[in-house]
Amino acid sequence: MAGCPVHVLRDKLRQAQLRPTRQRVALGWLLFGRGDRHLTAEMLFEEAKAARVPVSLATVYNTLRQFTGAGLLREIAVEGSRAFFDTNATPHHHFLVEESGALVDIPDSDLALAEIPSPPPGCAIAGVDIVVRVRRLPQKGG
Amino acid sequence: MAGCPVHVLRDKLRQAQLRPTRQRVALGWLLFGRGDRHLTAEMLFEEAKAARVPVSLATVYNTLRQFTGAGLLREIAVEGSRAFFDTNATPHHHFLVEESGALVDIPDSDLALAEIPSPPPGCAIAGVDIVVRVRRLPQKGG
DNA sequence: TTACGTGCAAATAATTTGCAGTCCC
DNA sequence: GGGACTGCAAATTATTTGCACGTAA
Repeated sequence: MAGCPVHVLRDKLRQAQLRPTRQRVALGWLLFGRGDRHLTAEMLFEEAKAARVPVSLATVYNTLRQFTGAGLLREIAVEGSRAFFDTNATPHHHFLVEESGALVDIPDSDLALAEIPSPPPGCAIAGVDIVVRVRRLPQKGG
Repeated sequence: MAGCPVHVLRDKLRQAQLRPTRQRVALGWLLFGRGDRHLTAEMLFEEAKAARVPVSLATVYNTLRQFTGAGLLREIAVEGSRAFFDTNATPHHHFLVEESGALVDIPDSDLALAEIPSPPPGCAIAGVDIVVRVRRLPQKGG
């Protein structure tokens, strides 16, 4: 956790034009203090409760949306109704483990498009999202 | 519509182990009678109403899920909470027009991965979903 | 001080489910 | 005729919003 002291977090929020309130700092610490993560609102809320951070689910939702708007997080669309947020906001792609619904980053070097498609007329490409669905192989030997 | 007469639809449903009921045939006709389409449950429900097909929204949802389970449709995850269904169930990818939320097929020849990433340990690749987000260019000359 | 942020619970939106009646085989 | 299918409305799940109070600047 030494890599993300509170004052760095506060600066980060400041630069994003977000007041570094107790709740935002606490949620930011949970989000950014442990490397790249993929979380739903519910998951973050549970972590906050486990960490004895007093915060409401509504504030978790609001905070995630504010962080996303500020470019601190990236929202990822996957099958299912829940929204995932990625603490790595830079462009990259994901594995989706079908059984568990877990997301795993794909190292950028492992993936590239051979050919960029021509966009429909009157449109420009804004970004590319790739999800590689993977399935657990049956374990041998139990 | 000549390309999808009702008896072909009935056979299709039969092969999928689904009874060709009035509602399923009618919804299948709307879905498959007009080429490749990308629809939400709500959109299909509206089309059914416009076509004077007596069907409830719940049945539209159930039918879409049954068709998807049978491999007749493919569910597509995009940003936002609504589920899209693609009448082209074969593997292919999509443009997502950000302003309208519309989906457009990408010709398969226009897109290829230069390198398939190694799956996480204990996993096998089940499929790849690519969404190319595009933005409307400002129109000139009004 | 003062506007922004937060908590709570009710409101929404999308989707699913239970049950009684209908229809295909 | 029997079991699968449908319709309706209520239930669920995920998320947003309104309002009164708290708090950072």
